[in-house]
Amino acid sequence: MRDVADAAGVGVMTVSRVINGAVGVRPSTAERVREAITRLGYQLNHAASTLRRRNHGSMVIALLVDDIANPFYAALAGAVEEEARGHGFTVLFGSAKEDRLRERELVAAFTAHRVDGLIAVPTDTEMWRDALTGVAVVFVDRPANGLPVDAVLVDGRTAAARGVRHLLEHGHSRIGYLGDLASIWTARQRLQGYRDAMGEAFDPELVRQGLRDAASAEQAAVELLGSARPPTALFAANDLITIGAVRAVAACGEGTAVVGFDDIVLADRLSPPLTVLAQDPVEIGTTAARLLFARLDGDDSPSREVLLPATLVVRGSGESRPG
Amino acid sequence: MRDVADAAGVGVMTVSRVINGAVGVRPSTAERVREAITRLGYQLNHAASTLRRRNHGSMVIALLVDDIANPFYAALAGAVEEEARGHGFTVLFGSAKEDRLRERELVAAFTAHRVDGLIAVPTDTEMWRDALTGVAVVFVDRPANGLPVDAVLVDGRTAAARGVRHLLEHGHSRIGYLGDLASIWTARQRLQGYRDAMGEAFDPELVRQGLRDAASAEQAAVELLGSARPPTALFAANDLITIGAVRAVAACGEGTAVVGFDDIVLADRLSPPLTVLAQDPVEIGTTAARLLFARLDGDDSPSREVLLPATLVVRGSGESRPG
DNA sequence: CTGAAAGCGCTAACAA
DNA sequence: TTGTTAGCGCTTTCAG
Repeated sequence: MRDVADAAGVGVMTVSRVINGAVGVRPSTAERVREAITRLGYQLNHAASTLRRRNHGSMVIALLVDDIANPFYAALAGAVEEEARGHGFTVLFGSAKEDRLRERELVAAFTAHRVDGLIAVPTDTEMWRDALTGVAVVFVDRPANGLPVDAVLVDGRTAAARGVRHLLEHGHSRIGYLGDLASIWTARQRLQGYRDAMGEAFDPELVRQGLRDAASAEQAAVELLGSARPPTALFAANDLITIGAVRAVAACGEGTAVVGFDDIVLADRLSPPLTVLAQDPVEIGTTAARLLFARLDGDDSPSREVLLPATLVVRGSGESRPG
Repeated sequence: MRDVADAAGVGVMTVSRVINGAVGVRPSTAERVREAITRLGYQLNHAASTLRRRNHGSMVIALLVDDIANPFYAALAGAVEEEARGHGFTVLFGSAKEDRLRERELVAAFTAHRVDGLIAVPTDTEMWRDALTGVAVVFVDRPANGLPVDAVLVDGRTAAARGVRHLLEHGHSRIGYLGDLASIWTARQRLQGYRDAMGEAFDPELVRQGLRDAASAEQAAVELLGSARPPTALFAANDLITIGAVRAVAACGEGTAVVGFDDIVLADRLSPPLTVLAQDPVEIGTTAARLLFARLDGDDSPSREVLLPATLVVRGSGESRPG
């Protein structure tokens, strides 16, 4: 910056002003400075400007998801990036992979980098109590749990109940449930929805939890379908589990009805086409980012909770009758 | 930091040493400092330490892809993150969306943040000539084009030719080609592979390019299938295009063979199961990150180009005969 | 083993 | 409209 100032025959302050959208700099001077900048290939040092700035704002937000490789979170990340871009922010990301230590490390790294905001799928809500100083936080997919934090949630309980009822209405009474770890809030919500809908017919024998990927879901489904009194329908509580369930049904449960949570690419081209409860990751991400930037723009109203729906998309796999 | 030092009754320098993996600090002193750190909830300011450090290393790398929402890039991002984590680095990301201006802005933002390294799917190779100072760069999916930069590529030409030959071997001679923008290197490579395999039988009437999403690909495929002399097989040059092709074939091209570039989730459960040329995004990402960190660790050998294969996965849609 | 002083590149506050 | 001075929070250097 010193070099640029010398080259343009001005003081560093003038250069700084030009870089930061010059107000009160004579156009001719500004032009000279800009010329020197390009000629010398000068690049602002963001770390230094952040350091001295009043609010220490880094113009960076962080996105903490369970796993960026999951298409659901990837779509969410795309939406967040788009919103951030509109505000001139850059985005850091990290995948906690449902590992509390890893989550802690990522949050520590993000705060060390002095991100202005944080959009997170929290695992360890307790930990967050300490992380809430000086940074705006919006939770996604898990509730604030008493913390003064905005949250964007999907009504998985209602949606799951809706999906299970859909199966009941098509004559099924033995409906298997395939779910993720019970430690995950969304997983508990969806299981609760399943119980709501099953009512008296609820049978713990038909419930399999702790399924973290398609392979383990497939195995659990195969076991369920191979049992003495197999279910005539399966409810799969997320996208990965749905993939496993579809494979299992194809392998050894011909005719078994399936309803999955989360939409899947080409779900309409499977046979039978897959009936799902579709969440909208783009809407979730956009909403979360908007809440975050509202906070960064000074909104200090009490923390809000936005509840988004998941919609039943009827395609075929959930409408076959038992037998 | 001052506060921590006072609280522990030591100088700031000692605190700094403790934070940076204390060498030469008495254990008892270190313990006292650590206690003060947790008690005061102190968090290192990364911007400040970066500023004063010898190499100005920020311990951040950036990942610039076409679109993070695309599962292919999402998987790649996951692999890059994993590798970065092993080295204690955090990852910034951005999607250029095949927009040169946007790419330029993102690179400017990344360099302003003084990232130590950059993994990028470059659009505007020229622009990169200027961006190469002080930051290690690895290209993915597009060649270095004379620039002194490592690149991780997939041999799309050979793979595409292999896929098209597969169709030829199953009796097809009129094979439609559905591709992305001709401005994209991988798209040109794949088209070239198609031409290689078609040889004399190449017919420009059967080629559709510039397809940027599943919808436009579907439309192009429908047109092709509805023409006077429709193709009996389609070669779809990426995942999004394959999705469109599958839809079009289902809608109005029953029996048309399909080979797609890129694997798709549950491709094996489509009817017919989808034959594809599968790239491995995780391997691509891991390889790129390893190259980058090798550079950051001081490797200054001449720039390398790693060529990865795409493998033909035979499942059914590419083996139906014309009829 | 520990601390004091200097200064990284920039912007806030003021002075000219 | 422009320049000068101070100092952001940390690490380097060097002295104890």
